Amino acid sequence: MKCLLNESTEERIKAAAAKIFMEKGFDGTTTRDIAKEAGLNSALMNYYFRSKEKLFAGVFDEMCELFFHGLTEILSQPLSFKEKILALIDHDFKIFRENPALSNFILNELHRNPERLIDIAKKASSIRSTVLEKQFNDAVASGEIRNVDIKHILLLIPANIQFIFISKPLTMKIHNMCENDFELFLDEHINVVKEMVANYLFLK
Amino acid sequence: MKCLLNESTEERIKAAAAKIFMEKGFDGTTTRDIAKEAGLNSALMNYYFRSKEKLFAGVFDEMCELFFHGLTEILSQPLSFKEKILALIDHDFKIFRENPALSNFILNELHRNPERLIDIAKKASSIRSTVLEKQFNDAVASGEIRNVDIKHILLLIPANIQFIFISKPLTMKIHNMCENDFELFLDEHINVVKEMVANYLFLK
DNA sequence: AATAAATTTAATCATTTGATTAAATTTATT
DNA sequence: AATAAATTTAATCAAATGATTAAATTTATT
Repeated sequence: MKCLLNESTEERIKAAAAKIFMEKGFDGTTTRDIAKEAGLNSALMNYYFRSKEKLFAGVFDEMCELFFHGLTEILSQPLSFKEKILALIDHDFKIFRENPALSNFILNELHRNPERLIDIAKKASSIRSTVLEKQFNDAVASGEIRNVDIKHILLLIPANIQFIFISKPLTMKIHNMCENDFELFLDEHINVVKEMVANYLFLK
Repeated sequence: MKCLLNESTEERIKAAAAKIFMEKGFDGTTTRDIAKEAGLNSALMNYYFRSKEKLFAGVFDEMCELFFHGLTEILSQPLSFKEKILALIDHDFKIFRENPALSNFILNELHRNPERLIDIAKKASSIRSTVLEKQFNDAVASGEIRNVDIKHILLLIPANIQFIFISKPLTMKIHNMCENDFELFLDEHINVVKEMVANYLFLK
C-alpha cells in the first residue's frame, strides 16, 4: 500500500479534478491545475487516467449520478403525484445547495459537448416514463391538478431551483449579501417556489 | 475606403468574435477561430483590438447593453406594478428568444471573471431602485400583491425565462424536439410562466 | 534479502495559442 | 504621379499545455 493517512492517489486526483473542473469547466482547467491541487506530479494524472478528457468524463459521470440517483429513488416511492412533486423540489434543492456549482457544471458541459446529451437524456427520460406520468394523467383526469403538459412541469421545477445557484454570484452582489445572508435567502426562496408551484399546479 | 459590399473590418471581427464567444465562451475560443470565422488574418484582430481579452470585453459589454437597455426602458414607463412585471417577462422572453445563448454567455462570464459583477450589479441594482420598488411597496400595502420580498420576485422571473434557454439542448433531447417543436413549446411555456407568476403574486 | 511489479518523479516533446514584427498592399493626401 | 498613412498579410516568437518517456523510488512477491 502507498496510502498513509490520506486516501488513494487515484481518489486524490479525482477529488482535485472534480474541484477544479466544477469551478472552471473543461476548457478553463489545465492538467497542471489539477496536479497542483492534488499535490502530485502532473504525469500521475495520465498514469491513472489516460487523458484530461477521460478524467473529466469520470468526474462528469459521478456528478450526474449524484443528481439522478436520489431522483429516481423518490419517483419509485409510493407517494401521490403531489407528494412526489414536492419531494422532487426538496431533493433538487438539497442536492444543489450542497453542490452550488453542479448545475452550471452539467449544463455547460452539455453545451460544450452535446454528445453527452444522449446519456443524460436517457436518464432524464426514464424519469418521465416512470409511474410519474401515469399518476400525472390520473391527477389531471380527477381535476386534482391543472391540465398542463407535464413537459412544462418538468422544466418549471429545475428552473426555479437551479437558476438560484447559477445566478448566485450575481444575486449576492446585487443585494449585497454575504454567504450567510444568501443561505437565509435560500430558505425563504425555496418556500416561495414551493408555494408558487403548488398554487399553480394543485387545484384544490 | 476598404469596405466593398461588406461592413467594416472592425465590425466583421466583432461580429465573428460575438458569434464564437457566445458559442464557446472565453476559454473555449481561440483567436484563430475568430479570425477564421471573420475570414481574416489573425493578426488583424490585434491591430483593431489589442488583445483577446479586450475584444471579449467589447462583446460582453454589448451583450449586457442588449439585455439592460430594454429593461430600464420598460421600468421607466408609466405602468402599474402588475403591468411592469408582465412587460418585464415579455421583454426577457423576447430578448432571450432572439439570443438563446445570451444567458449562458453572461452568467458564465460572471462566474469566470467575478470582476464584471461590479458593473453588472450596478446596472441590475438600478432596476430595483427605480420607481419599481416604491410601486411594489404601495401594491403590497394595498393588498394588491402578495407580501413577499421583492428580491424573490426579481429572481423568479429571470429563473423562469432564462433557464428555458440554458437548458434548451437538454429539453430538446429529452422530449425529442426539433427546432420547430421547441419554438411551439416556448410559446406554451411562456404562458404557463406568466399565469403561474401572476397567480402567485397578484391577489385579486 | 533479492527480485519483480507498481508507483512516482523530473525532464522533455510536440502542439496550440496569444501576440508581435516586418514587409506588402491598399487608400488617402499633396 | 509621388508620397505618406492606414490596412492587411505571412512569418515567427514565447509561453502554455496535454502528453510521453525513461529513470528513480516504493511496494509486493519469492
